[in-house]
Amino acid sequence: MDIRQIIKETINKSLTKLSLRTESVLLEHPNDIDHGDYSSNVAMVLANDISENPRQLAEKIVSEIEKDLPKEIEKVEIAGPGFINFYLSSDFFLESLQEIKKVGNKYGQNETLKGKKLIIEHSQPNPFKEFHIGHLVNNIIGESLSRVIRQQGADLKVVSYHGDVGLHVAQAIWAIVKKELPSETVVDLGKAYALGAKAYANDEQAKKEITDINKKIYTESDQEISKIHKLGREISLEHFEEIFTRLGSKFDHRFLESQSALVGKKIVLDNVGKVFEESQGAIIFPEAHSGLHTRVFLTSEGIAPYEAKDLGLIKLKRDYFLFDLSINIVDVEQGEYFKVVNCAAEQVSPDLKGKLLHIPHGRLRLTTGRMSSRDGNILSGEDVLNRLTSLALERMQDREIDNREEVAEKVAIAAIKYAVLRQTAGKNIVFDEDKSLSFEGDSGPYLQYSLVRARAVLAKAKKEDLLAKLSETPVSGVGNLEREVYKFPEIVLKCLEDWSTHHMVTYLTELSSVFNTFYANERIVEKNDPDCPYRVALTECFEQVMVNGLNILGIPDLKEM
RNA sequence: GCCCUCGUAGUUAAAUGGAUAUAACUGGAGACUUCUAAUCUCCCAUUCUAGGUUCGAUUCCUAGCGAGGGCACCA
Repeated sequence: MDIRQIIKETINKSLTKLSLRTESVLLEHPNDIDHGDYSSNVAMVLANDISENPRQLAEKIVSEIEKDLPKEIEKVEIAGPGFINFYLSSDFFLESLQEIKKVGNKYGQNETLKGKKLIIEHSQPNPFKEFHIGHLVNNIIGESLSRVIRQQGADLKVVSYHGDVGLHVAQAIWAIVKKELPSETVVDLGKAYALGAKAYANDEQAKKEITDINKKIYTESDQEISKIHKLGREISLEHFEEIFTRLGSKFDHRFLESQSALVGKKIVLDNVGKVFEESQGAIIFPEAHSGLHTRVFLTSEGIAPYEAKDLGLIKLKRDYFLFDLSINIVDVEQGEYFKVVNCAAEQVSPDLKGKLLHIPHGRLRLTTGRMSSRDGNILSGEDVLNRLTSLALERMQDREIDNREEVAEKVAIAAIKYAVLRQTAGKNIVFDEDKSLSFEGDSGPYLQYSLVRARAVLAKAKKEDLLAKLSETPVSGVGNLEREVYKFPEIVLKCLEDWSTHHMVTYLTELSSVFNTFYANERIVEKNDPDCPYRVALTECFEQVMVNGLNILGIPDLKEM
């Protein structure tokens, strides 16, 4: 049984004997490991209710607990203002290590979401535009969250969404047609878009022509334009696929705006007078219907803007997979926008209530200033990856490594993923290129390096024929590493509760640090030491937890370094 | 103007209302004939301001200050 459950029941049993009870027993890991493995504040909470001294009440509770101590608990102590601290027994630690060895890759999995259908959308780069660093952030967060959701037994579909129609496409095509620019590669398309966007902003004539092209794209009424459109889309999507592969992302399905636009337009038209209203030639979702702000769902030109497309997308998703929950990873700048769209969607289909979840991610800001696709100061996702990779290569110069290119790439991906995932999802990320390139301290490469170290030890043990064994607690006693590894399944749950995997980053960093101290203080592989087989087994458990944890973060595993 | 986020060492981050606020980077002092030091050990340093709720507040409430974002045919 789960250790948290055991402790909670132990507390509840002693409360019952004292004719006390509380709705929920709170358990936490004390910050200071000297304060035990778990700590409860029940005495302090209840003391207040029955106006008794918290420490005295704690003593009563503890004396009841001590009459029937489960084998998993070594001792119970009272500390500070009335905390009850639980120290786990060596029996428990031994069993928890055996459990890790037994369950292996499945350690940390649970059934919290069993039988639930979830769909998650992330990574929304638009054809004809660059895959920029914001898409990178979105992908990293979405991918990691997908993996956590899978760990909880959900039936999950992962999908992407791409703006293959819209003004930006018209701007690019305008430049290709009018300025006779090439359109063979993603770089060509990016240049065409930049030129078209500039012309749209500064040149009235060009603006008219672009608006005209935009209509032709939607109606597919011009063969030449449709041809450029389809070809450009193909080039872009293939290119995105390469980046996703590089990042370790796979999708079950891809949605396009050209599909959602038609569906969305119909939904809007079908609901005029009910959900939507006509106003100045456009169709709007008025402020009064949401309490938020008015938004245009169909332009006076009859074109479906983002609002209608997103409405259509929700229907497409539901037709594709009848979800219990639809999760959308979006830029924090669109947070307010999506509140309005969700509200409209729920008014169109009331059964969607509570089934649409938008998780905003922070904006990645360069220390040099704001990033935009319209001015020159863009940093593409590939630029970042390539620069990180070449720096990793530099750092590896003095080492003897096979396939160094491949390792450098994995180290680079670990560095950026760690930087993005380390903070609470939703907070802006300050991206200092130099620091992210430094690989110092808390970082993805630090995690990878710790794992590589553990494997080097295990390889040596194997070579010397020293087999792992977990039959009894070592004479030297239980250390901090045992007190850390068993927490992994709790962390997985916590990530789901908060829809954020930064807890895993914090945990793996702490775990690695504890392992590195263990590594520095103890000689793990030592022939004549009776504890050696145990330490080898413990190292194997560390390896297993790191592998499972890095997998959740989507940080690549280095088999050798 | 209205609405939404956010404000933690010099810097970047962590902390279901709990104990002496946790790490990393920077700065200072140490540790490699060893399972390769991308490591480890020690030191210095932090909750925007003013009230309130609470046994207890970085966390909740109110006001202020500061940063970012959103608010009709762009995405």
